[in-house]
Amino acid sequence: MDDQTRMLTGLTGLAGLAQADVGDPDSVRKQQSLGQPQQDIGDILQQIMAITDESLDEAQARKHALNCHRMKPALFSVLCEIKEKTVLSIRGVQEEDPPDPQIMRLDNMLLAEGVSGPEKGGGSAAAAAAAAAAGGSPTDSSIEHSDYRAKLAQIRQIYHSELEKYEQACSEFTNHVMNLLREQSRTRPISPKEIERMVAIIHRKFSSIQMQLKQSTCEAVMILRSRFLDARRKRRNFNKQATEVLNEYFYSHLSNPYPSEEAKEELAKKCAITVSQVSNWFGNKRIRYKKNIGKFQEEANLYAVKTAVDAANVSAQASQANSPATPNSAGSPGSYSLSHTGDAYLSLRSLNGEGLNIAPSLQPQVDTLHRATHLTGGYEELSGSGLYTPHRLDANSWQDTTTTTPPSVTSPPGPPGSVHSDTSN
DNA sequence: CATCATGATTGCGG
DNA sequence: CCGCAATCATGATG
Repeated sequence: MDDQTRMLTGLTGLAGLAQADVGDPDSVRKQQSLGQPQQDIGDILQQIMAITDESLDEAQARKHALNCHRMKPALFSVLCEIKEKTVLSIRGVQEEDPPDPQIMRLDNMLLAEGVSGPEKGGGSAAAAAAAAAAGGSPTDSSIEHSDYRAKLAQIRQIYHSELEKYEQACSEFTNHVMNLLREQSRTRPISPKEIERMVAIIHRKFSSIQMQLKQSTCEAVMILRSRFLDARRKRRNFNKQATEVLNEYFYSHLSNPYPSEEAKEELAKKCAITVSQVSNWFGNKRIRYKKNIGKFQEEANLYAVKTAVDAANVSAQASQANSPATPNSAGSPGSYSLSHTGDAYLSLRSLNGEGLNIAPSLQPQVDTLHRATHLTGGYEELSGSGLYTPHRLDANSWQDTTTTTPPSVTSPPGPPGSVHSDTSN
């Protein structure tokens, strides 16, 4: 460090030579032996102090005289040698900096986050990379992504502009220092190694600044991520139509509410949500339905009626056969289903892929149709006789793991035991 | 503001 | 990897 400051202060003027020489007792001795009068250190110091009082011209003249001395080159080389030795010894102490693991970590993260990666090429690419890094699985919540992407782009822009600024400043400063040192090397001994070392020091300084920049960028990205990509924080209820579709599927496949991958994709497309969201929904629905069937009875009836009516209509239309269009002339449920028949029909059709692969979904439909015929006939009968007990209808063993569904205690108000004649039937 | 509804996450077992 | 069960965190509601 001392070396450094000396160099830098030396830059200020012509005193550099004298200063450097004084700093090195060896050189003093040599200079003395060069034929200068026998002077002690005090005298030399006196001279040096006097230099400050000299005019510029005088100083220049002295400098020139020194430069022209015939021994000057030899002297310089000796001094350089000596300095090199000391520089090397100092250098040995603070050796090369290892590839800082911290900065490696930051770099990797920024790269993974799409901040430092390929430039603005395509925001989508970077965002995709970020999403992939975030979820590990291709979970894409496309709705909030635009917001996230915008913020990320903002961060990236700031990061890059700052980085560029630093880099520019760094090279500028390096150039400046190198020029000065080169300039000085004419008047005082500076070995190339010394310059190299100075440059290294400068770069270290700047890279530590860069690390701060990277650090804070990483923090910003983390905050952004936690705020935007943590779906739990940004939970939105699905829209009415989506839950409608999902419920329809669920209750019309109540005997086996496990949609296949294709079915999930279909539902996802229909509901404008992701496949994993569909999976989540069915997972939640199954567990919650099983936990408290009573609570879902009304809903079940509702959708059973709807799908049943739809199924009836479909079958009536598909094979323009017979059966005087299932009478939805019932009470309140009937009227409800009537009002919804239209879109429910549509959704059912597209759900089945325009009725192409009816085969797998035929059975459940028959089930619901079967039930619904009873339903539409006499709705209130259900509560009494327990005709409509969706579970255990056929081989639907999906809900009898260990549950022993908490009996009528939790069921809604009404005739305590009789409302839904639980699992018993 | 308390409470319920609901989508998402986590830990576990197969 | 999938489903289940428990749990979390937020939205909606009164």
